[in-house]
Amino acid sequence: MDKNTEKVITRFAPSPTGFMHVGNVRSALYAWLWTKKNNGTFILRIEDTDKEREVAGSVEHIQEVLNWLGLKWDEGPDIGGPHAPYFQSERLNLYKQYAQKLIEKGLAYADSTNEDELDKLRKKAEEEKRPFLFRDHRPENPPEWDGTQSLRFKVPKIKSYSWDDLVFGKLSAGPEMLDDFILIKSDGYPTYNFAHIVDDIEMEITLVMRGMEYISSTPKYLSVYEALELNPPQYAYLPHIMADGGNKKLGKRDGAKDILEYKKEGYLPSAMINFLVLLGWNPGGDKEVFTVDELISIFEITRIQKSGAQLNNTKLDWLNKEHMKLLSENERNSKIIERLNSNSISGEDDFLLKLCPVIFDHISKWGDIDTMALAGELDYYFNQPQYEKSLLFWKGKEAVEETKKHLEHVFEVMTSSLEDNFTDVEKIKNLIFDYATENGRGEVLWPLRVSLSGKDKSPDPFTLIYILGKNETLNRISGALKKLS
RNA sequence: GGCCUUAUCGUCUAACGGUUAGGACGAAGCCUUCUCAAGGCUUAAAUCCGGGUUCGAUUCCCGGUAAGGUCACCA
Repeated sequence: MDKNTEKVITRFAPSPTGFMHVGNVRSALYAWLWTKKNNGTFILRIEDTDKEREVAGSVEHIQEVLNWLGLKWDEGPDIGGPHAPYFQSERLNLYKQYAQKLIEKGLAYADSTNEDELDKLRKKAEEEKRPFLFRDHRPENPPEWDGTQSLRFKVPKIKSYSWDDLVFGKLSAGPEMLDDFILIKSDGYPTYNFAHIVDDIEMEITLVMRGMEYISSTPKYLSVYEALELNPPQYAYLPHIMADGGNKKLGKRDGAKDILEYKKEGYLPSAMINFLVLLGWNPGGDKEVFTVDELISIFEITRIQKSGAQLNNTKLDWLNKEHMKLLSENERNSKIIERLNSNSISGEDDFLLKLCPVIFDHISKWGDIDTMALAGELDYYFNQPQYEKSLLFWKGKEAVEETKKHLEHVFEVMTSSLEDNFTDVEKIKNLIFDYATENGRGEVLWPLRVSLSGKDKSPDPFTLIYILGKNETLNRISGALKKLS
């Protein structure tokens, strides 16, 4: 079939190691975007051929990550599909069939070299400063493969390979990367090198997107396709993502965060996607904030970057705030209230709703509410603030009588001219602002604000009065006056 | 060490041979302002080095340098 008109089928093929970092997810995202754009099929396949590294619960973990971000798969372990099963451990017969084909062609042989012998050979090669290649040690009369030994590929032709990559263009690797690698391990499971080829063929994958660390081993794969007399899929290799402030490929050891950590910290999935897609790709132009739908329509593989990108958490925070601004007021409020509740902060609905916009202004992700709560920065909304008398004085000047006079004035005005259930911030401002301007805004507004919040930093007094309500405001002003007398 | 890949402000990046090298995050400053946050404006900040090719290279070629990857019965 013509490569340009055939249906796009891509896959995300993680191994169940219990960890999904930014790099993994970005690969999935790029493949998903491309597939969606082309109305193709996105397959989730679990590469569980290494039972030693397998971590219980990681399949659920992988699915949770994908679901959180909205990267829906069209075929996969939970929903099945025409290419089932989607666990490699359930496809062992398939690998055996393909292995059999290679054996019949004389391109695979049994190998029972044990680990110690291999180590010895490797060490010797290292001493002689040359790469270790098993093909230099091919046994002359290998036994028939009975499934208890490992099965090795017999490289038919030692040569250089070059191929076209959708991101890097022409790529090549030398013959020293070609070796008699293991197809099937002695435990009966295939290696990644073999299993992914069989699966990509059987699942009719048209495009493989994966990290660029696979460049070096691509000649191995190409030689297997050749041996099988089949065409490889298209490749799009992706540059690495480096840790914030570092320049090493992101890995668990470098403190790479699991994606679910971002979920816990309260980042928006749309922001996460926006952030990840921009890490190594851009549409040209100045726009940087995109919805997922926009990304699906403008995503182009040709604009993927060749060089690696460093993670930048500050930019993620900014982007997240931009996406938060895209939310409706109702969505924001319910998210904030939900987060307050999870911090054991609750109150009357009306009260919390008045508080929400103020909190919104001060956070760039929902998790910032945890930080604020933990630091006690929200306490004064719910309880009488505790503070030193000296904090009431504007710029530290101990003007007791003046300060008292101003607070008494505000108290007076509010008592006489503000109805109990006012709903308008402007109204409060009108009552106080002119007086403050005449008598020095700092001299009036500062002590007023401190009497309400007990803090040197807080939202403006008008907003505080609005949130606290008339009674509580008067209450707190009296408290301040008591300190001053 | 062999092989492979990459290289524009601190960071993410734009500029498919001709631009005062553009934008964003961050930083600094100013405005607004009682403080914080938000907002507005402004500034500083980059083509790794050396050779070619060309009337002209960020851009093409070669060589250095630096960084990264890879050389498993891991993926």
